[in-house]
Amino acid sequence: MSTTLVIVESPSKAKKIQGYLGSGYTVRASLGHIRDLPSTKAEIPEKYASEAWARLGVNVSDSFKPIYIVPAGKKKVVAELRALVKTADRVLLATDPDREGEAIAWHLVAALGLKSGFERMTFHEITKEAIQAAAQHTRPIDYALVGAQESRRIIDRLLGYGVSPLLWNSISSGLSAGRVQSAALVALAHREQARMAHVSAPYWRVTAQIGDKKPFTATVLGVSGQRLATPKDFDPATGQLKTDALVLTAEQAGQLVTFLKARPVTVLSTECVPYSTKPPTPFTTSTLQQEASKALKFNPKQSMDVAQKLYEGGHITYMRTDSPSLSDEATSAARAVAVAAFGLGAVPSVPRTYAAKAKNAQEAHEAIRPSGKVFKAPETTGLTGDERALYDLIYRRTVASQMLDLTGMKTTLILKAGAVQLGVIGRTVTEPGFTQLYQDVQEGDSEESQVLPDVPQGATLPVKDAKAEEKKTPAPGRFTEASLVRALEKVGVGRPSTYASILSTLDHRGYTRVVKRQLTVTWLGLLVSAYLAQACADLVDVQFTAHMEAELDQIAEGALKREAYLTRFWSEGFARTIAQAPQRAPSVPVPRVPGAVVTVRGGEVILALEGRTAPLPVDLVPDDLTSEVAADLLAGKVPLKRPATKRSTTPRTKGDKAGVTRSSRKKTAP
DNA sequence: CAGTGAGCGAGCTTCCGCTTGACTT
Repeated sequence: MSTTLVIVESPSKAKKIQGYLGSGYTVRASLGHIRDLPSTKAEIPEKYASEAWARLGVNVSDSFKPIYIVPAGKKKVVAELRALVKTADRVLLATDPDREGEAIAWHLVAALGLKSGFERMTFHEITKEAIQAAAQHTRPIDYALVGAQESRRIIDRLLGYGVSPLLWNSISSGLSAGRVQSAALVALAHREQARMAHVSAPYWRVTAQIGDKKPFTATVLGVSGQRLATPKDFDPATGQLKTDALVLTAEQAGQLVTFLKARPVTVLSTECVPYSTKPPTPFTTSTLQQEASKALKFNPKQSMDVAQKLYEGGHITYMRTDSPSLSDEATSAARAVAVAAFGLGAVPSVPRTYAAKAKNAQEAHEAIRPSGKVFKAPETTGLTGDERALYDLIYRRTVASQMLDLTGMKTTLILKAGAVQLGVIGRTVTEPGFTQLYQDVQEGDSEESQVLPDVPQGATLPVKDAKAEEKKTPAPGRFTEASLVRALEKVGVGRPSTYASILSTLDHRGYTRVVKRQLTVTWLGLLVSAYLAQACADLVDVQFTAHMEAELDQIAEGALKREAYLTRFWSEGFARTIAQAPQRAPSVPVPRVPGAVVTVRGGEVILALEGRTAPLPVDLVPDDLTSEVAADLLAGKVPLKRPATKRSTTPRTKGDKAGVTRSSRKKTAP
């Protein structure tokens, strides 16, 4: 009897597909990539060890030929697959339908020594029909797409292994740089610098309670035709007013309050316009991480760990995806849940469809959603704790994505009291739509959702109360782990499978710390960022990845040759940049301490001011380095006792060894 | 004479992306 070996990436998927294909097929998983460039010196095959380029794993002097090895952890699975190939008549390479999956298929061919009798099988949905059809409609491997993946791999290797040593020589041993992590680090550094450079400006906000029966709050917009200043009117770098808006003094604000309390207001104009809000899209990895962060206070790593459990338990579809699209079966299932819960009118007559917005989205998988043709209600799953909470979020989000828009009326009232103009925006809901099931978690905005009375133009309303609050323009907020993921996704940096690990790399290198769920960059992070900005400006350009992706697309289409691209990128580009890079310690100014800089000496981060130096505690947040703290440090005193910042729980990665070098660096002189 | 410790030098670190379990804490 003839057998066909089908190789997919994920074991859970293998199990399911085995059930759909039945006897005659053996379905196994590769567990992701099975070959890679040598990662450490010990992995370099002996025959290349003496080559000048061996450390890179890529022959940069001969058409960028890579050295591929089977890493120790993958030897077992390769051996098992080899054994199965011997007894199979045919091999279907059913790895994911994206660039990486195509490459894995080709690596399988090479590692398993396949000469013929292999085909590429692809599918976007795991249903019996889709799988059986896919097994019938195979195709050859797309070698151009494999070339694009290989180019991506080589670029990341050359950049990472090319630039990291500059950091060892200039700052400290064991540090790292790369296309993705350095883009993330620079984004964090820019935000931290903006925070430190921010000069907040005081301004007054004056509000009045208006109306008898259903009082509402209106805000003073202007006086005698001159607009009152709001945060947007100030230059964040100087705190100076940059427009002709009016900034009240405390006295004027008080006078305004007295003035308002003494007379009624007239309705100058009313505007009532309908508005609507669409439901959120079904979850991708990135949006799941963001919402789980807001609603459940999970960090991205926790979200992925819990989602993995749900996936393995058959409760949800695959959790590493960049596509918000739902299969037909999922769309029907979601609509059925909505109709059962809220009636026939709960869903639009035409089902909603979703497509990825990101340019480099590969859409190899569906959105993250409850599995199956019929969604199990959360209370019938038997799940508890975090798994139940995350499943519930996924369930509601998926069903909500198929429900009606929220619709209502948005009312804008403009009022006046003498020369004082006030304004208020209110909203009423006519059709709650999807919000019956799912509401985005967001803070504040309560005034925006006030219900306003129906008042005609020219009407007079009493003022119940008025008050003035002194406000300060806020500094830009720090990223959370999840909001950094969103920012990276927006510029196409990183992939669903790597978002959580990018954060752990930054943490393990000592570039960031998570403090009260906020992602703060350390002084070491600022130093590395400053060094890269001057030595390797192209690497930290936010557009770098987008440009790379455009070239990779051309390679995949056959319009650009792999070698031509790599030569331009490396031999005529980065190789020169790296050779010319200055190898000396960077230093960054301390905005809160004039004349002071933070720099590195002997691999240790130090503060220097007027010839005196002191080592900086690793957990000191840059924002907290004030003149007082600096004086204490330089006097040899331990500054204010801060609660030990708990290191975020991060996955153990191959690169975990950096923690050792950091703790040795942390040691202070006796 | 054997054991200890300071000091020195050599060797290694490092990327991104695809998957799980096998490890510790």
